[in-house]
Amino acid sequence: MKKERPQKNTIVRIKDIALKAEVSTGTVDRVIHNRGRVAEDVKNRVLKIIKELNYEPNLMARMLGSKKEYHFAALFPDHNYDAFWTAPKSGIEKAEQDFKQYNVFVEQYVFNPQDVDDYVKKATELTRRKPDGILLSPIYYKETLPFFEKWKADNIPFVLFNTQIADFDPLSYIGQDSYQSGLLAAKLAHYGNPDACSMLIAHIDEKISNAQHLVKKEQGFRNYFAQNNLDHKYKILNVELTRSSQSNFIKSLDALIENTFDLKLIFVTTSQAYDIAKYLEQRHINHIKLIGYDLIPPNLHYLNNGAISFLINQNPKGQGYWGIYQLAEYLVFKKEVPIIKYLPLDVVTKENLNYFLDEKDQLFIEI
Amino acid sequence: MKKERPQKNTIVRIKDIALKAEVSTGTVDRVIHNRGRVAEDVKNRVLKIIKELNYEPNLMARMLGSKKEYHFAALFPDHNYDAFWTAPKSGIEKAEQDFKQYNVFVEQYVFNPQDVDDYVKKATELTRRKPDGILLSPIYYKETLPFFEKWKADNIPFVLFNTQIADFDPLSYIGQDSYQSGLLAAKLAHYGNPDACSMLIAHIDEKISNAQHLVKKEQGFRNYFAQNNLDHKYKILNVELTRSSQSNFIKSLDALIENTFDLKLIFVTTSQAYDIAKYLEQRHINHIKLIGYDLIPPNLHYLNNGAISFLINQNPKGQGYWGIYQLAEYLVFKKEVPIIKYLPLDVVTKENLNYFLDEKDQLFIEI
DNA sequence: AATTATTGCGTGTTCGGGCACAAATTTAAA
DNA sequence: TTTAAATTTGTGCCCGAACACGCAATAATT
Repeated sequence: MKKERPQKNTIVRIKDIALKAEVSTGTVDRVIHNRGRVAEDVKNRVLKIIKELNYEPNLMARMLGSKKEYHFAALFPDHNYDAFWTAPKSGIEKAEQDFKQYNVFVEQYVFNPQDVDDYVKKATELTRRKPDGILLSPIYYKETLPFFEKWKADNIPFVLFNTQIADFDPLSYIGQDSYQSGLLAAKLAHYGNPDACSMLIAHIDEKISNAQHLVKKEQGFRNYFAQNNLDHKYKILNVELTRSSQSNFIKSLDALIENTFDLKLIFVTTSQAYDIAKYLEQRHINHIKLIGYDLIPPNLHYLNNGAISFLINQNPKGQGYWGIYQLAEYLVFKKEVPIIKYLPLDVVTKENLNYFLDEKDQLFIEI
Repeated sequence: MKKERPQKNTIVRIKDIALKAEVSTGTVDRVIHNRGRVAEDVKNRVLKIIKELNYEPNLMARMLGSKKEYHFAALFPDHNYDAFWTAPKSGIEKAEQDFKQYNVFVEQYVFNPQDVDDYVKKATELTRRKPDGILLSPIYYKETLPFFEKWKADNIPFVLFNTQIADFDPLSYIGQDSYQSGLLAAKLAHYGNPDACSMLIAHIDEKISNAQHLVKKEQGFRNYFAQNNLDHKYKILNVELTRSSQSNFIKSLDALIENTFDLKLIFVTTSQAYDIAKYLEQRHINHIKLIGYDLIPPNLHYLNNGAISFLINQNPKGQGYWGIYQLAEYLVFKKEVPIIKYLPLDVVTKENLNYFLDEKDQLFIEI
């Protein structure tokens, strides 16, 4: 003989709903999951009571019995081509680890970032596997659109990170706020150079078509000076450099430095600040300060020896982690997730670098 | 008739262990929880197999049946006396929210930070309630020691945050790295003042005996210049100010500025940078830069109008969150937790401030 | 030798929800 | 009507671990 306490304190169970609605738990279950057929009036009655009692399913119990698996796909550049991607990759893996207990699996699709075809190939492959959710860094605009369409049609949610593509509303965008980071860089540049001088914005091409990023960074940088009525005091130049030919790279820099009066600072909008640092070192120039992006090993070297003053970092590991996190929140826990999520802009110097490195498993998550 | 698949894929259950060890699940359970009586040899056999099979308990299942509740106590200053504590408080509450599903409850004990007796009173009260774990910011050294002893005797783990007290090994320390933050401040100070000048380290007393903090910050600041062979170039002064008397405060500053040649920067080691900012504003002085701590509203005001150049921030919300997190990891999930956990030192300017504010529920957690 | 402890170990129930299947009821067709 | 089919609803087991209970075997006590 079983005795049913009708309301075990404050926690509402399916059984409580069933009791109150005078149906069986099976029926309540069917209502909750929209499965099976339930008479319209019964359905409404149950629905009403669920709302009344403020029922919240017990996740432990739910996960326990059910052997449902969630398969996510992550599409991003191979870190062997660009060390930056080591961090997102490890964030993704950390998230997979954290959600393993909820039967979440993440399949990684990495591509050569310099090869559009490879990108498309990997995206196609991924799509064929019909994952439950997708996290991607869509560095190719045009090529990505058809996939967005397909995924939307298949009702597969996707989260973008690092690179934003408007339209085709993704579940969420995790990312860089490039404009703001330009502003920040300018603030640092200005702070370190109280007196009038010239500054150079250097875009060092990696052949990746993420031009939007770079443009935004430049705008931010320039607008800082404009907004603070400093544009007559500082002369801001910009240049696009390519490293395809070493000698050209050096020659361009030689010319720039030769022809620019009182150049005091170079702001590198890509993660190649180390290239400039190396050049300055070779030329024994030490009166030009450097601000760059991303905590990749060659940059760290020059940050530590003082050639680079600051690196701006937007928690790349966190971006990977968060992407998976958002998918899990949405699909596993049926929660709403923010459409856009900017991670904090970190100012990294030699003095606080330690805290941002991936020693063991440092990671910032925003909740 | 039940059929037991001996190894359901990769997941190891108690049943699998029992099967392999040729005992019942009850015995395995007893071994795992050190409860009840198990023959020595059987125990070893089971233990060995547990290790071999790399058994990890299923948390869902564990939590489901068990109605065990975890009661944590959090002891920290009342945010009405010092706005700084708003952030840790909200981090603690966020963590409570996150762990609610695991039956974790957090009781807050807040005290007047200027009143030792209140501190002791709240600590006593807390102790009487025999919580399962304690998170505290032990701002009074001497008065805390007896409690440590008591808690150790009662086998109640405690986590320190924001203020460190060595000895009596706590479960974990979450914190500020004061020395390092001094170094960082110096780097910023130096970067913004390439030319020789004087700098002032100001300790503004809040009557709280966290002198250790301040000393470490000062050491960090001074050592930066020493390590970089700059101590002949920059003159570093220090002063202890008290705001108890408004007129004295102003007079002291007047005198300092009068008597210090070429003072270009003030580093405020407490969260009262706004006091200096206000003073400088009143005196119409704008050639002295300010670096301070903590994102409290009055500081933010002066950060935004440019009077304060940088605020250093060590994720106070994250500290609260992490404290509870660590207790939960240790007590609920039986994991090992790092003895010491420094949160990243953030350099906050007007330009990246947004990301560090608590809009809705921004929070960084390290995992 | 009979009784009681003590120790060692297995069984069975519980937690809340998912889900397969069975039962009951209604509707449609013959 | 009778019977079959379709729809609606109920029952019971499962998930994995915790834990109470109880049985058996051995040891200790009278």
